[in-house]
Amino acid sequence: MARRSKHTQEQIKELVLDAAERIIVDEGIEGLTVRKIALEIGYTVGSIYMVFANMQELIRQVSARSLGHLSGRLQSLPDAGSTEQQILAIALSYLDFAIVEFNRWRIIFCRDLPREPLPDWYADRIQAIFEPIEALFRQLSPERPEEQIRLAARTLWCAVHGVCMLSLHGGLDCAGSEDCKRAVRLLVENFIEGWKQALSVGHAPH
Amino acid sequence: MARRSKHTQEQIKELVLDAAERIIVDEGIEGLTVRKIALEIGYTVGSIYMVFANMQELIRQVSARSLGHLSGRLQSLPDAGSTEQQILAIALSYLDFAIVEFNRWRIIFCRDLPREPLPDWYADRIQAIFEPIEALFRQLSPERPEEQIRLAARTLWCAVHGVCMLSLHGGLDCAGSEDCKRAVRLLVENFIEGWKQALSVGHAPH
DNA sequence: ACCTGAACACCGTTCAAGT
DNA sequence: ACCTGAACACCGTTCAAGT
Repeated sequence: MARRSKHTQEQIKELVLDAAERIIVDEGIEGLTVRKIALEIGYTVGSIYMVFANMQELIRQVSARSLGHLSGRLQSLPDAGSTEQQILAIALSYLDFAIVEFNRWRIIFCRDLPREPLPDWYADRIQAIFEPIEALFRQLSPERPEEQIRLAARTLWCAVHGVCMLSLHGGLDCAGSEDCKRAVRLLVENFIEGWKQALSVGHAPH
Repeated sequence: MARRSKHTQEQIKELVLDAAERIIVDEGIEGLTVRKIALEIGYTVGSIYMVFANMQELIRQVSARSLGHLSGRLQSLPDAGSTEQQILAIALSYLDFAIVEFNRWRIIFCRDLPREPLPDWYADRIQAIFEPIEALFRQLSPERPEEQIRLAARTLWCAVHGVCMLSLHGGLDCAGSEDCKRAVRLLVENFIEGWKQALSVGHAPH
């Protein structure tokens, strides 16, 4: 076990984050306590408050790591196939992350008091996930105003998130991940079809 | 303040639920504690455990009330207009509930350990909300197999839920409830348009 | 300067003791 | 039989005291 002055503040920070991440992944956010982290890294609770202002900030840092995992996975997709297929691939990849990395995925959007907004640096990182989807929507219909493209990309992404969320929480009462995939596929295909249709008919959605 | 034996068990149950509901609506689920309820109704914590097994069950009962409010609101919609308009009206009404009754809406889907399923009687009540939407989808395309209709209705509902959730949590970074409404409208219109389109082209979504 | 560990103000839950 | 309230095992957070 670690002894005093054996680590720099920065190293302790890393130890704490590693331990916290492990606990969250293995036991879920509900299983995370300061005392458990302290025990795991061989320091006492006080030391943790030397490097983190509070539990909320600590969790936010672990969330940022999860967000990194998610971003990486979404960006490493092969951009083969039609624009529609690429959007679908991102959505299915998002669902896969939510299933395989369930406890990591769950903490990404969590906050303490839901009314108080996420910190800017963190909100920006979430927004960054939208960008590839926005780009694909732009590719899908370059003549549409930027504002509509933005709204469409974000709306679809929120919708996919909702299907993942309620699916995993049993709201869809689906019999496994296959049903969830079918739901995501149906959502993306219908939404894009409708989006293209509204375009060809020549009226913008009001 | 209440004195001993002044109330039946059933009356105490009602007092507890009323107080808990008030606290949740005013302060959010985070502000709810047994001690606060006890203080409010003039009994001690022990009395609350006479009528409820634990906090989780108590919250579930308040959630059931919220679910009742939501169901009532969704069912009291005038069934005027086209099938498409009726589906949209339900979605917008759902969003309105999420905004106006934010703290009530939030607790409906909450659970302690997210892996353990909701009790059957409660899950059934949630499922019941799907039914009107399923009926409208059936009306929209009576020739489609029941299984597809079920999936479509549930998928769209989860998607609407996702837009509401991330909107209210700032994920859409929208500038108010008007943007949320636009997102829900866009989602529902595009999804239905795509759904009808896939039908007319004559291929079922895979 | 770094780190400890006891203390503080909270939780939910239980249960012997009173009426 | 109903209800109390002290006790228990936890939380996150702080900070005087040690090295």
